[in-house]
Amino acid sequence: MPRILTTKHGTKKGVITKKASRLFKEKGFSATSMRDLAEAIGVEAPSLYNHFGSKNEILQEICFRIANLFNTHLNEVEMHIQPDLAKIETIIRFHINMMLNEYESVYVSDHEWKHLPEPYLSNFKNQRRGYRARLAEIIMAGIKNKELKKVDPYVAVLTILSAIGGIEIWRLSKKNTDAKLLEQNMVAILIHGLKY
Amino acid sequence: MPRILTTKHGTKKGVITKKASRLFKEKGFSATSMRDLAEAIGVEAPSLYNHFGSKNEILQEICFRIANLFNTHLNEVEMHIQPDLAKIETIIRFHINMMLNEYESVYVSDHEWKHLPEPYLSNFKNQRRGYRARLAEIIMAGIKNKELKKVDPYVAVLTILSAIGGIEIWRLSKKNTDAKLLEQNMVAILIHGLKY
DNA sequence: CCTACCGATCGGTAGG
DNA sequence: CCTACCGATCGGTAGG
Repeated sequence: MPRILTTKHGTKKGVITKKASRLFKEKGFSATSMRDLAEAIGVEAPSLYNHFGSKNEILQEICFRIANLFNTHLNEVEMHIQPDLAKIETIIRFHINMMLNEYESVYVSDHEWKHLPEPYLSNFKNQRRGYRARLAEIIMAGIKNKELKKVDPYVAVLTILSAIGGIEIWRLSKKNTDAKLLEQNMVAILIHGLKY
Repeated sequence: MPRILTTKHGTKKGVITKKASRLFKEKGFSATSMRDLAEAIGVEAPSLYNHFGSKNEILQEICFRIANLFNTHLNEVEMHIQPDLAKIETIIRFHINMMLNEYESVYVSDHEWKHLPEPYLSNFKNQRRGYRARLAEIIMAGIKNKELKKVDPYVAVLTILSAIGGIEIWRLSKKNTDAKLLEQNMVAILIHGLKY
């Protein structure tokens, strides 16, 4: 049974990547040592090498797992026939929910990918560029339809992705801003900002 | 005798912080060694300690200089009597232009501040929280005036700041998206997204 | 899973 | 500004 996209947190690899996501997000990839990670899990550092060949390999698993989730979702959106504005809204809501449900991994994928070694770095950047180009295509189509106002599609993609990428999950409890309210408000601002 | 040392462009400290901003942005603070920085400047690593007491001190200079520029600008905006929507637009344009003109330093201030040592870390976080609270105040006032649509002010601040913070300056030349177009389009999306 | 350990590199200091 | 150098810590390996 193929399980490529999901990491089961029950497996040892899953435990490691989950702890690594938290540490990489909090301290950054470079400032997190394998000893830090081992201590957080409760083993000695060399034991980690029974599950991953290197520190970089852990980062790869995190970044490409998240990239695959986004790509898979976009495939589904493109398959389903619907107005372009509805596609954009679906994508925006998916991104927001990824931030809410997989915060640490998405954060690492967004901020620490530059530490990937070649050839994974180029692969990741290509996937990222491709993903954004596909979003820009949808926005261009929406502009032609007059569903969206005339803006540079690249600027629109950048605005959407970075606005959502800046969500700081830890503030939710502090400010009593609950998840649904955040989603509703951010969708409102972005969709109203874009629509004709 | 090195002629670069005292040019009109700035002091040696200025040369160091500028090179450090580029390296910290490209490789991250932790992955940049004092030897990397020294080599980029053309000196040996120990020479840097004639100008800064530690690697962290260089990060402090970058982060607090940027924080001061934003705080100073916000003071001016608050002083000047004008509609709340106009205040927000002025602030948005200032943030965009900071990204365009001081990209590397702003990027470092946005992404690498977590590596500041105490007590500077707490100081920085307090300034940041205070700055955002003041933006939220303006937005709340604008909502009361019916200049802005009713959204959670904190979500609005987050959306504005992270959208702008995600600007990737290097794409401008690649995509032939010039600076004025980017500014105009991003302001359009955000202001239309917010206004009543 | 562990202990023992390696070479490389780090931030920083001494001294001139 | 430099050379010489230090103790700490790093990612990773050997071997059981």
